[in-house]
Amino acid sequence: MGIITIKDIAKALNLSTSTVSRALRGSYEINAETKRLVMEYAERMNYRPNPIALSLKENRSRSIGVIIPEIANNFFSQAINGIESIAYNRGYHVVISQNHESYERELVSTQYLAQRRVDGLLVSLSGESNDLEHFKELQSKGLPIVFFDRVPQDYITHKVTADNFAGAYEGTEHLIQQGYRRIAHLTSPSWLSITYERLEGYKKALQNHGIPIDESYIKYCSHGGMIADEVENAVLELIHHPNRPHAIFSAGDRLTTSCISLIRKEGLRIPDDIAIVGFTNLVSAHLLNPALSAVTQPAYEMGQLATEFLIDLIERPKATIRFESKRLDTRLVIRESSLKSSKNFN
Amino acid sequence: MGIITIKDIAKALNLSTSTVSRALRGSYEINAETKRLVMEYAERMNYRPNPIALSLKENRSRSIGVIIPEIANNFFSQAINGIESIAYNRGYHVVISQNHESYERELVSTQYLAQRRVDGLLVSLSGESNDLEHFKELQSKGLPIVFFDRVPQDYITHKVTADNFAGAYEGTEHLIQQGYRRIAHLTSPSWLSITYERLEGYKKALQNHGIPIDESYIKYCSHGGMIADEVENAVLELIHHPNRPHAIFSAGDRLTTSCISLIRKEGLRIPDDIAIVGFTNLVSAHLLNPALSAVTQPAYEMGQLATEFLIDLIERPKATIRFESKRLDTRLVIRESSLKSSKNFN
DNA sequence: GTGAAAGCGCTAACAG
DNA sequence: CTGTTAGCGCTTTCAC
Repeated sequence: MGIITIKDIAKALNLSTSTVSRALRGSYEINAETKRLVMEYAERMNYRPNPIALSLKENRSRSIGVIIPEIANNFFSQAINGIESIAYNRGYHVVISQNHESYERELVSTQYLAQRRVDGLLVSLSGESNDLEHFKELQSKGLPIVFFDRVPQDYITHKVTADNFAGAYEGTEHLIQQGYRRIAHLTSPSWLSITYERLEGYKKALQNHGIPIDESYIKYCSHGGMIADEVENAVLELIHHPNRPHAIFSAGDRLTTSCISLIRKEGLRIPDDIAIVGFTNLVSAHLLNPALSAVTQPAYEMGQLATEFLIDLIERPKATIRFESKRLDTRLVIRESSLKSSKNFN
Repeated sequence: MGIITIKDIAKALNLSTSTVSRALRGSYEINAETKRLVMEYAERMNYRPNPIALSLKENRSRSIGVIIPEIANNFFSQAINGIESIAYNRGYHVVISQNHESYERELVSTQYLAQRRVDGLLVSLSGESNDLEHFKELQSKGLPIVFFDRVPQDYITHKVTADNFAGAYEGTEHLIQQGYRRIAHLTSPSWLSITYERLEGYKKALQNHGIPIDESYIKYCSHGGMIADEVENAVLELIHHPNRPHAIFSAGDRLTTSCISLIRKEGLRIPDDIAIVGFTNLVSAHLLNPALSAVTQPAYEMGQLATEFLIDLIERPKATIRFESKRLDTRLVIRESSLKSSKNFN
């Protein structure tokens, strides 16, 4: 016996499909005995409602779509676990889609999920996304969207981010306090929110400590580290800078690992020649050589919060909502890669 | 104007839905002019067929389900990219589900995906799965399933794995050639295929080099590293073993990182006190302290191959198939963590 | 060459 | 309390 439907139950019990349907959902208007009969039979035959039929009928799917740049990134995989923890508790399934930092793929994923009638979207923008029309249009048609991590500037909805400014400030200030003054910043595409906020934190820390800002110390990687050459060029430019920086504050898992890798390939030592603090959630940070100082984001909690926002939006669509932009605190973990070296270079 | 349906097109063009349907799929029996009209209008209105309606009608979804232990694992995230690369090219979407090494969650995910009418399943077993009835039942109902990485023993279908035996043999032999003789093995739950195959490779290498096998050097972590205590106990038992091993051959990303972490916490040096080779795809292996020697699997290719098998199964279901078990070669990358130390301990 | 009708599995408005 | 009917979007006989 294959997959069983309401019809099969109805036939077997000599009832109409509607009676069975009502019985299964425990409708008050069904005779207790009939109910029992239906329930028992359904149980015995291991009946499961067809979610596709339900989706078609109700125009929703009890699932939420997640569109992120890359799964193979500690921040995002942690965030996904946070997302799932809330979603499953509240009866939603999670469908994950990667954009691989491409606008095109973000667009395709978005359309696909929308057609699949996900009840809401959780988005962290690709490195290429400046046009947000596809999201705006869906939202205007009633699809709730919550952004997290990489959020758009002028877009009215809930947003969940880490406190990128404060995190970058703290990371940079730590380097300053260690005695470094020539501090570079290796970062993601300039138009991303995380880039801007971290940059501001970095600049502010320098300013507050009377260190002039040198634009040639700031390197953007417009593909967020997806293209090896790009990072390589950026890092090499820093290394061969006439006034080589003594420390680099780098953003993102991939940027940070590539950066470390290149510095070592060039035969320089960390932190003696160049110190590093990464804005990253790398799980293996403490195992790196040297152990990596890192500003980490509460990825799991960010995923959870974003999901709570989203499901609230889904479940009370009519409520007058005051959209929120939540910032969660980052945490600076100091390890060897940023400790003051004995060398005196200032 | 919201989401547009065939009905809307029919109304606008004064045609019947069936004509529109046929026109859209280019049926030969439709007047060229009508076709053009329909196509143009559909294009202009940005019509997209409702995949849910199609799924209901055709009892399939043009998507494949992937059930893996953990996304936050370099091997699996690389495999997913391989899977997606093939799937998208052949017109399938990919739905990812994690089992978090739990049989229960594997079961739930499987049911869910089956109900969602995925056209096939790509599975790497959870660390708890010894009962495979849920897969067998679905397969007997016609749902193609392909296993990869962690595959069941006696189960007739395509399977894709790395050559775990050869990889483990090579890794262990490398340690032996470096002069290590007391070599321990830290591994996953004993009933998993990967565990067995790697264990055999490890043993065979020892045997071939005349080293007796000491069962107390073999530690299974039945939760595959998901439970910190378990790994900790295993590693501590090795470290405090009356004849402390001089090298550990460890399996899996998480096991390996935990192992390194604990050895260092105990104040031992790698490789001087204990050398390490990991059977792992850790992307940051070369950045660890010390750089980690690793047996790596061709994760991307494994994902691709498994997907090709699966889609072939989906698309020619009637064909008499000779099920294959493909083994792909691993690669040993030697780095500092396994280099012969100057100390002489044998 | 085109339309009417049925059906995929389910729910709900409407009748009894 | 239960059955009939219609409809979600689409494809596909079966008629004309």
